Amino acid sequence: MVNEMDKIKQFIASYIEISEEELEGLLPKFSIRKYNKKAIIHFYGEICKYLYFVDKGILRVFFIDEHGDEKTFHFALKNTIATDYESFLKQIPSNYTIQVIEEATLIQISLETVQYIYRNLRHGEKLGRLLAEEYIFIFTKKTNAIYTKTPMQRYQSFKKLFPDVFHQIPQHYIASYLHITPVHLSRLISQTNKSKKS
Amino acid sequence: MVNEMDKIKQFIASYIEISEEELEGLLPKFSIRKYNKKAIIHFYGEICKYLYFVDKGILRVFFIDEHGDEKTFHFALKNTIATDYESFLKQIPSNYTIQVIEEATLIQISLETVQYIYRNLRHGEKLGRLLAEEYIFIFTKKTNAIYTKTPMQRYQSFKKLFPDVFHQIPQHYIASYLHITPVHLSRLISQTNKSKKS
DNA sequence: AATATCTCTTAACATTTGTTATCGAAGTAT
DNA sequence: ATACTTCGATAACAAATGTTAAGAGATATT
Repeated sequence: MVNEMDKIKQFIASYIEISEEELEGLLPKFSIRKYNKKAIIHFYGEICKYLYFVDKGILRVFFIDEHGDEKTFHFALKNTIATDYESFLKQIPSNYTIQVIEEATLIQISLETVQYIYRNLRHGEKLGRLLAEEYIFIFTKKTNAIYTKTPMQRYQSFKKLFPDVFHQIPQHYIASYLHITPVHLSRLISQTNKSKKS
Repeated sequence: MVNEMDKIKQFIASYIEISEEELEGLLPKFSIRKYNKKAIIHFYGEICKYLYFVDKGILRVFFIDEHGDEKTFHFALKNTIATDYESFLKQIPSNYTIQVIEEATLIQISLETVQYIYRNLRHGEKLGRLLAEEYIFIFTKKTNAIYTKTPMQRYQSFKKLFPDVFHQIPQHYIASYLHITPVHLSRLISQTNKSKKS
């Protein structure tokens, strides 16, 4: 317990100045939960109740398209946050589902707590702004990659960006993240391996 | 002049409470500029100096891929803001170029002014947070569309979303925005027209 | 242990999308 | 006005990606 709280303390302190008193008021509002592999922590159709800070493990955010296929939108790794921002902030039903891929320890942060942060921390609004901005940077890069890169290039960058993750995640999740079919991803991988040998 | 300032006043007031005194301190910091069609207001490689509020006209944000082709990343319409968020906020060189497509009146906001907003407006940080969050909503939808939709579906939604804009913008800009070639967009359009007649 | 289910690979084939080239129309500059 | 670009439509062809199906391993379930 202490351990997880230390980590989120550090996480917050890396964005804003925060006093011990402020932390004392805030930390008890966080709840820590452990989830097993494959657990679904948020269902589409429901309002996204929490902002999740990933202390340990990997989450997958996906949605279901009109053919019923799951499309992975995002992988949330250690020390990052995951949520359906719009559903969570506006309290509207979400189109996304969030699932645990690797046994995870999460810190759940409710909207009330987020609002508490905005109202009661000296730099609460700033924390919200900085986190939102960082999210923008990540997603701009991601969108940009889809525009600029071929599937092969996207596959290569994914491998570089998430070297260890690559072997922990079912391959077809990665395929949908890269916006290609599992069959085609398999083809790209075998192409890569062939050219390595020659 | 007064007119444009009124509009940005309303724009800000739609996000946060702001007093007359605060506005009096802030508005003089904004500068208004008119640009002709095709004017380039920010070059890639340079630091993005301003956050632009579009009072009138249309902007196009694009980048140049490895083959030298321009890829349109975003169209900024009336009453929205445009910038390379990361370049502007971190003061690092930008990969994007911003061009005027339809004769535009812009309010230029420097980073100093943004920082002035954060430091001196009672709800300055909140304004920054809300704008960043809105940006996230827009871009999440956009990214989502690229994942879920076929080029034909994306073309159809684009037409619905920007009905008037559609005929004002050169078609090949739209093609790169939709992530297809101009030739293919032309094909999709003619397919649509054929099926309408039958 | 046996069975069922899921995952990845591979192949053959279908479809979509990209590429190149040509033409005419419209816009821009001289 | 005249020439020069740019733009969009179209066609023929090429390449990339999707689809379907079959089989082999792995994993989970009974």
